[in-house]
Amino acid sequence: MNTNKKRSDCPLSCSLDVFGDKWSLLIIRDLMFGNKCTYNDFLKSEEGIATNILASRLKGLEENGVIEKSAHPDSKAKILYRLTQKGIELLPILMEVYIWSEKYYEIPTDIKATIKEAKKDKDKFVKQVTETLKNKITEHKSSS
Amino acid sequence: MNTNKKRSDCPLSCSLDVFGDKWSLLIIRDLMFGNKCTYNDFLKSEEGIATNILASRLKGLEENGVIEKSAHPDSKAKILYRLTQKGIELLPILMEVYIWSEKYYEIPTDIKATIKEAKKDKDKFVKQVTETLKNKITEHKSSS
DNA sequence: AAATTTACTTTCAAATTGCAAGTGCAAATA
DNA sequence: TATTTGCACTTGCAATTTGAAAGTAAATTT
Repeated sequence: MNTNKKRSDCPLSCSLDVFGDKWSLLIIRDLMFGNKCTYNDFLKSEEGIATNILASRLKGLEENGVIEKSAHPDSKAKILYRLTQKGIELLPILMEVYIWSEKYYEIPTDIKATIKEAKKDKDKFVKQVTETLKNKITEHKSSS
Repeated sequence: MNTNKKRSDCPLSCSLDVFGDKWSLLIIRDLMFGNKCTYNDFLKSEEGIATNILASRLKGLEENGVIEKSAHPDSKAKILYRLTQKGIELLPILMEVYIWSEKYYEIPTDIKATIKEAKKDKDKFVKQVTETLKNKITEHKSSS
């Protein structure tokens, strides 16, 4: 959110300055698992983010090097958002949140299977998903 | 924060409803690693949380079963806050945030060593710290 | 050429935050 | 024992942020 203001030198605090809000990690989720990559994709997510908030979060995440914009292959009117390497590396954090939540909240069945897989072998899961996400980057880089 | 309002059934979204803000995880951090356990302890943390915000976050975390209050052994005037099992289980999430931040931000030297230890063997680190935190609970339960 | 889509910006009310001061009980000090 | 200090808050209020809705401009479709 804030690019400049830093509350302390604590790395947790610095991290929360980047994604410590109700919305940023949901955008990351959409990029990681939701096959979403445009402004309207994010807008349509079931939590119903407001358009001004979405714009401000995308700006913040970009300023913090977690996501980046690029030309959409299909149309000049569209903008393709994607995770940077730094953004991809948030995956272990998201994974652990999912695993935590599984114990205490009801999990939609489609997500349940993924969590089970992650729990079975965390390293493997992270490697697999990371590969997929990295391929998305190079895939697009090579066609631009 | 909010006990009742739920934005969606997504477990990540539900989790962010519990600790998705700039302050909640800092309180968890203080309880986990900072040897802090009273209201004034949290107030004194270097990020400088406002007293009304602290009160509201403690209330939210308690309502969500992440922390709980108990009598302080030293004085009736003091209240001892501690992590529940659910709160202790946030450790892997915090650990991954620390590991992520290490790659992209400057880390104070005292924390650096802990992160290195965690990275070397995550499971071991989680087990060790979890043990310590659980002992704190039973330690106190048995003396009340 | 007109309507629609896309990625936003603007406006404004409502909610939240942050700062400062205050409250009430417990404990320490004079 | 009277008074001051410590602790865990609450209250009041201005400033910031959020959320809902409407608007804008360029690109695309009809």
